[in-house]
Amino acid sequence: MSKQSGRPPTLEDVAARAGVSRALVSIVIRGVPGASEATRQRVLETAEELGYRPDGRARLLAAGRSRLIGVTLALNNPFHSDVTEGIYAAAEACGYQVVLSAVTGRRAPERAVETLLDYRCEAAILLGPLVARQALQELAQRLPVVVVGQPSHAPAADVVRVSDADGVGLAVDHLRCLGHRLIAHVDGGRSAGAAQRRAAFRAAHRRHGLPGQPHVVAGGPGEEDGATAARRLVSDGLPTAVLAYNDACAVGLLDMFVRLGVSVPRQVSVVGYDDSPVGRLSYRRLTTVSQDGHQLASLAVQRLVSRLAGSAPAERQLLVRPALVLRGTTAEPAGGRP
Amino acid sequence: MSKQSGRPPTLEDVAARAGVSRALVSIVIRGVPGASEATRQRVLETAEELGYRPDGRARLLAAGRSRLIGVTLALNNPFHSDVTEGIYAAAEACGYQVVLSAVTGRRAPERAVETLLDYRCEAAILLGPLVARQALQELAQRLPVVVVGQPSHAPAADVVRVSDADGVGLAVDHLRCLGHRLIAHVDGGRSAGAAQRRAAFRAAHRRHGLPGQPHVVAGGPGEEDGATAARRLVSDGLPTAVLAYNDACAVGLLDMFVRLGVSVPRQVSVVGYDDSPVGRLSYRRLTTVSQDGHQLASLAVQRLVSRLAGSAPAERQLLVRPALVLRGTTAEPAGGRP
DNA sequence: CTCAGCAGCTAGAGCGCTCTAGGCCACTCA
DNA sequence: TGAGTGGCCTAGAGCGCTCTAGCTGCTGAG
Repeated sequence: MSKQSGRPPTLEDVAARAGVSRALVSIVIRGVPGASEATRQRVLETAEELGYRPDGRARLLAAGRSRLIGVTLALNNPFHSDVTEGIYAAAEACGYQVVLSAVTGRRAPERAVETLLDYRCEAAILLGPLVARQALQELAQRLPVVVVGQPSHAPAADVVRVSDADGVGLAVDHLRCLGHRLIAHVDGGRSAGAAQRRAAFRAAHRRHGLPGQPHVVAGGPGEEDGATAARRLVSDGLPTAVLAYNDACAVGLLDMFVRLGVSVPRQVSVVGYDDSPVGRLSYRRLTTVSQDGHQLASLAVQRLVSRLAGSAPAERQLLVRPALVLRGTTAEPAGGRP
Repeated sequence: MSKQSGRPPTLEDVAARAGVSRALVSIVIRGVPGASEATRQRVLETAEELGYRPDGRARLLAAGRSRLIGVTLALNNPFHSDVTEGIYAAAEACGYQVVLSAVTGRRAPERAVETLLDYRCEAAILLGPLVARQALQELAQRLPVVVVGQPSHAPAADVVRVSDADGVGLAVDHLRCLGHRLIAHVDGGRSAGAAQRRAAFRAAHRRHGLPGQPHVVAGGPGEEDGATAARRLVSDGLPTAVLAYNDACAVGLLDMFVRLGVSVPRQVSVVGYDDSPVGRLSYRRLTTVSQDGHQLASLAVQRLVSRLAGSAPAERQLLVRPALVLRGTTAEPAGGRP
């Protein structure tokens, strides 16, 4: 790759130097049939020599399609990172490029989506906080949209997510198996999927015929929320097990329990949700429900690609079965199995 | 914004409907002078009516420049998230767009940089793990590059970062003021900037005339590394204060100390570096050295813009003074001030 | 010998924009 | 009266690609 003095080399430059037409270079670069092996070699060598890289913009513009999949995500969210990594891999395997658009405190989801539209993405995957129902529906009517990891409120959008009923069910079954009967749920408040998990918890509670009303404690999506819930649980009387909305929340619970002198899992078992890195640390070893981000990503991309090809199923929702990852924060309740 | 049946509307469509030329619509949309107020209004209304959005790609292609700033970053890194948020704001204020390219376990920095090149970014900000020295130098010769938050090994690249000497100095001064004399540093191993902070710690140790050799413990950039170091410190004998490589590492120390029954700050004071959200949690209240991500971002963007304008200073390194954020993990040593 | 068939190549028309050069029409001023 | 001025607008040539249509020259069948 030799350094160019001026602007980057174009197809034209390569064509001139190799003594062929622009079109032929294009054919070679794209790797489509229509050139002899000899010419192909020669063109490729010339391109290499000039340090040629196709101009994405021009390419997309000319091709009339962008082969671009847009992704909105919250930075600094382990689950999103995981899914995004999977999207990169899956998209590239299908010949698509990925363009990221971050949602932050100062950058609303609407703004993030607009950026994707400006790039003329052919399809979008939404991970982060969602735009309003109406806007989402409009977006989904323009291009194929998959919402990952949370239910969507727009009928035109696809959804790929882990079944909360299954995930929560798995966790509660596990705790019941160990002998727990006093199980509390620290919920996610108004976070994505929190309502579903809450409902799933109530259903599991009923299904197992546990005593009393399902014990749902106000929580939230962050460590702080978990910590607050832990304080409340300790002062109001501990259950024997707690199922948290997500891993961050569970970690907050865990860390606060430690500080309050509550022993996990001896006095109380804790189960998280997400299988994120913070829970995997050696000194936490959080038992958790795993959502396979790579699998979700790959399914989302597949779904988009088939929508673009017009061959997608009518069913919009794709539910994936989660797995329970058993680690060190669950055990039989203190008094042994009743 | 009315829904289009087919492809998105173009300048041409707006022009036809408004009864003016394409060029004039372009003028209005770009907001440059050259149209009467009346026409401007009419065109704007028509554009709105059709739901017109300029095609970024075509725009950039035609303009001959992209007004694009590329950013490579590690997802799920609080410092990077913070800086990225700042970059969005600063870039948009200067009329630049931002394109993100993630570096992940499966996506090497080289790949991330290539993507930026394909987008024909005019300049790049590198946050994540860096490409090799040679590649970085080549990149920086092609376009203005700013490395944020860590020293770069390529003479052609700009660097914007917090002065490690100042940051570490601030932390050690604070501990000395409280009366600490046995201060250890849990380092970052081979992480970005770790060597600088290590050296700064040794220098501060010398400057304060502290007894013995500077006590540097092998650490790393994550919680796990901090936790491991904590175990070692406890078994080898505690200092009265520890300065960690970064907040994640400090949090690992903190959480392991709690689990080992070591009281912070009563038995040992802990200082972090980065001021990331995990340290701000109410039950940790980590004293830390703050790198103002937004400020770094804004300086980086400014530097790029002036490089592009050909008016940048010859000095490539821009050192920012950090601040010490006093919270709850530092106090006088157990025996009081000696 | 003719002619279809085909591999290998090229010309040229876009894709949706920007931007330069220039046209047209008051209006002003010598 | 006519040249000059300035505001508003348009034509048209790209930007770097892709892609269709068509043009070669070489086979091999009829």
